[in-house]
Amino acid sequence: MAQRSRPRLVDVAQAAGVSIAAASRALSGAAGVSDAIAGRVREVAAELGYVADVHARTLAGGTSTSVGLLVHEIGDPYFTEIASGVLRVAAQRGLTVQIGHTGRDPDSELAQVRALVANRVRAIVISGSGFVDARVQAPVKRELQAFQDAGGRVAVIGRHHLGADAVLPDNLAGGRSITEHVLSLGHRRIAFAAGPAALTTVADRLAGADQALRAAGMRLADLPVVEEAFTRDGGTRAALRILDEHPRTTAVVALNDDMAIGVLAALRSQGVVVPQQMSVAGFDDVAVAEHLSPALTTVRLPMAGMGEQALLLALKEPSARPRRRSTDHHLVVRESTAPPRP
Amino acid sequence: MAQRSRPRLVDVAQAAGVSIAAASRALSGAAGVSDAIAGRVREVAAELGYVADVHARTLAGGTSTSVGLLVHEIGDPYFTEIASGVLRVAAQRGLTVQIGHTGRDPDSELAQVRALVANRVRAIVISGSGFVDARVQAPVKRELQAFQDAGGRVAVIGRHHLGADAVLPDNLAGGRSITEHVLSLGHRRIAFAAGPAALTTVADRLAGADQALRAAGMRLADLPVVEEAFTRDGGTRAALRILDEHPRTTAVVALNDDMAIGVLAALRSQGVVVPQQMSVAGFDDVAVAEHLSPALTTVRLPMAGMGEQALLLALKEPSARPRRRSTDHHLVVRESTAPPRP
DNA sequence: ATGAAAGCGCTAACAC
DNA sequence: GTGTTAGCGCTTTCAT
Repeated sequence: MAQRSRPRLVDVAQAAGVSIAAASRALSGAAGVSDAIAGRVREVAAELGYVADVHARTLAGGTSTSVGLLVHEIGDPYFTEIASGVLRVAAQRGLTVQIGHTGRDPDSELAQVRALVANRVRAIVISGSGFVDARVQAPVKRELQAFQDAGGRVAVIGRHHLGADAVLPDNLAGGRSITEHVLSLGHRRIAFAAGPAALTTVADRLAGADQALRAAGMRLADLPVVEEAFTRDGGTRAALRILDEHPRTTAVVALNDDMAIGVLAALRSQGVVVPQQMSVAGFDDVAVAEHLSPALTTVRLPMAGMGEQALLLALKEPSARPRRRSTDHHLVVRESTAPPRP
Repeated sequence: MAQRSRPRLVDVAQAAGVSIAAASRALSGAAGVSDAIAGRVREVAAELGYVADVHARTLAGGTSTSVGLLVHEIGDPYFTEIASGVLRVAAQRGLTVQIGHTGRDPDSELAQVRALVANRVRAIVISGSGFVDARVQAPVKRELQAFQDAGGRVAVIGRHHLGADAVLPDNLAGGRSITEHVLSLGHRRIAFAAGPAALTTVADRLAGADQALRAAGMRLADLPVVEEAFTRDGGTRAALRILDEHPRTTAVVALNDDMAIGVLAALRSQGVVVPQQMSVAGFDDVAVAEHLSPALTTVRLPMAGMGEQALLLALKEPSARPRRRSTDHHLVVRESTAPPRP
């Protein structure tokens, strides 16, 4: 096992019979080298299998070629699609992406941000809901501010108040749309399967729901909002509780598709037929929503596009004031919602 | 915009009134510092918001704190779950992970490997099928060999012949199991919705199918194997072709769940009722498989576990000969398969 | 236990 | 156009 180290720039320069400066310029495509030398250097480099050390290059003052992406959990299809968008843009630009889980835990998020900062990434994209309580994310905010002061760039998806460019999913209007839809079908005994109220995403979607309800002369406060984890299992537990505590419910609005999938599973296990005995709606329109049983009525958000937008924003020159890009949303009516039985 | 750069080790050392050597030792937890000094340094560092520069650290000879993960497409649930496992282990070990898309394209794969090598990652995990034709991946193999010779570690998931530690999903036996299941239901006019035959995963799963068929006195060569992209859309196209070219088919075995989802969608659009008029089986048991309409009969592979295993292998001391870890598989019978109608 | 100093491999001034 | 050289911020001998 040779443990022979990789060729360095000196090796290439020597083999090509030029100085390391010339070699460096030739390889980074900078001006100030004759085509003849540039060509030879590149040839020799390819022959030797030379690959420049990113650490040395970055340390020496070259700009960083990597960006960071933080998601709550890559297994959640919502984040998967966002990540896909980010990776696409990064690949186009020849950027490397470092990805980290935050698990919706502020401490873990802080640790991940620190790691990215230590890696001197060019930009950080943070996706996923923040917390309603601003104090919880104060340490992260401070860290991000320092990062930006030192020339780093930050873009967030779906959270506010972080002093950075933001892509804002249409949670409020989406919450209104899906609730209007359920109301228009004739439902009045509606229950919400919600994630933790501390998440801004949950708060925003519920606020939208409240708007729709008020327009119909009702109030969210009078309806059951069952709080569980913002996951498939959380949806299952929420549905079970709704069945148990509010048996006359005719429609469940889940605050994301993942929970809706859990709701569907719970209802099936309890022999409740959707949509005949219970309507179910989701939020996000993840890729599988249309393939579920029954196909899920939901609100479509352009997740992959949000990921692309966010990285694009972060790669742009910073503006004096944080930029905001709001997305649109589309109500997608499929088979899981229907009028209540008389 | 201050552009004020981040505090460096010198700043910490100065503020604590010690040499940078002492500060370095204190922060990296190395031996040779009095507890008093170590404590003070850490305190000051925290106060200043000091975070060591990974590039400088790595360049100076510290070991790299990041690992690379290559997937075909993070949006594919198969890879999503693998990635999830990798991220979990990485987080536990305090490692950063760089992720890249290869898009099942050898050139792009080579570029991604180079990027990871340039980043001096400690280990590279490559997931996803390789190509049956060894020549196609020769350049990547060479690059990986050089990386390993220089002390880097590599682990692959689901491919062979790369001279590295490997986690091998039970594709052959799984292909046999799912085919045996369909045969045992009484199906004889079976069609396969396959990905490109050039992928080893496809080849292995088909080989398993052939074994099962031969045991039943049949041969794969006599059955339709429709080749399309190894994706949801590919599944849709495959199903349409099967309906068109082999209308008497009673069961479709898709070679991964993503294709099976596409098959299900195509059949629904054509008014073919599953499983009454057509049985459908998948492979992988991705998270949503059980929530599909109808719930999918498939072969479960421990994807997240495979991701964990792979990174764990890559983080271990290298062995003289490449290690191999084979996974198990479980036939999961749900609602999408049933006996053919008489 | 502590500090001084020599690099790690590269880029970017700066000379020529 | 080409080469020389001074760092980038850190870890690690090697003295003390």
